Amino acid sequence: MKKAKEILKNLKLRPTVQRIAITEILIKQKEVHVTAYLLKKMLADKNVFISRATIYNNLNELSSKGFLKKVLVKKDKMWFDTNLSKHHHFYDEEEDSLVDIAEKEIKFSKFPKMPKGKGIKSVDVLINIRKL
Amino acid sequence: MKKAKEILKNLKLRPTVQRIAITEILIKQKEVHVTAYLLKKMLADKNVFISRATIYNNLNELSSKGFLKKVLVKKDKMWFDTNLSKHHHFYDEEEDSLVDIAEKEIKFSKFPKMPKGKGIKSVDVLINIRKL
DNA sequence: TAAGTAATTTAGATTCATTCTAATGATCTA
DNA sequence: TAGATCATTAGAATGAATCTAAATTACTTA
Repeated sequence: MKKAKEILKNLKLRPTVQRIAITEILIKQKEVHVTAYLLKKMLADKNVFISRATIYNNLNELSSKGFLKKVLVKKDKMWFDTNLSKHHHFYDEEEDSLVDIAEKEIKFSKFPKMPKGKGIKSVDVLINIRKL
Repeated sequence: MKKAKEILKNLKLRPTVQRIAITEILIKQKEVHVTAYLLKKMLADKNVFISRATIYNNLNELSSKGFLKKVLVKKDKMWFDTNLSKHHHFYDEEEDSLVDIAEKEIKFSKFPKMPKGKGIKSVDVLINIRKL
């Protein structure tokens, strides 16, 4: 497992105290799905207090540098996902929780023609689930 | 084509002036994608001025009664779609425009196992597109 | 190691879509 | 037509996300 500092160096981001703390939380587990609020809370639980703006700045920066992926499942808030490989999601609205689906778990046998002059940027499959 | 009043009657919604105006705009074309803001503007262009709250109330009401479908493609605003059949979407961020994809245009040859105790509520495929 | 400069963090203000409030007005039922 | 219920409204409130501008920190180079 890469160390936070090393990751930041590779991303050409200065390893500030705040960035290291954020990155450490994100690499602790294999798959992490956080919202800005959740991340702030996780940090606060470890007695690390980082301002809202910094949380957002860094989540956005880490996303644009390709270390996180933005996942939109509900209008209310943006999720950030540490799983960088192409993949899809289950979203459980009752539990407000997100679960990854590996890309190879979904295959298309039929796929629509693109509108004229347009190409694919990305394909997101969202499977909304609920208690049986 | 059904008349607005008739539709509202079927949905058990009182045919107020505002609801009729909104419904009429929505049934004029086969496929309509609107945001609250867009709808308000379309009405204003016809010299029909309806308050923001009423626009939202009705879009939400028509959605919960199954006459519209909410489509979330970007965090900034909710879209409402008059295409009620199950279907998917192309979203062109550069043009901020939405295009329907008939359900039969997409078929899965592999589909993931549900998490334990969960069932499918809906499946949304969003194909983000861009200029070639 | 010090100094300058460029990036980062921050609290608080701001924005924007959406919802809420509670007062007024319209529609319905008997 | 009366009373009850439902709808509409302006404006306030909410909440996620961004912006601002001042203070701090990290980097570079001498």
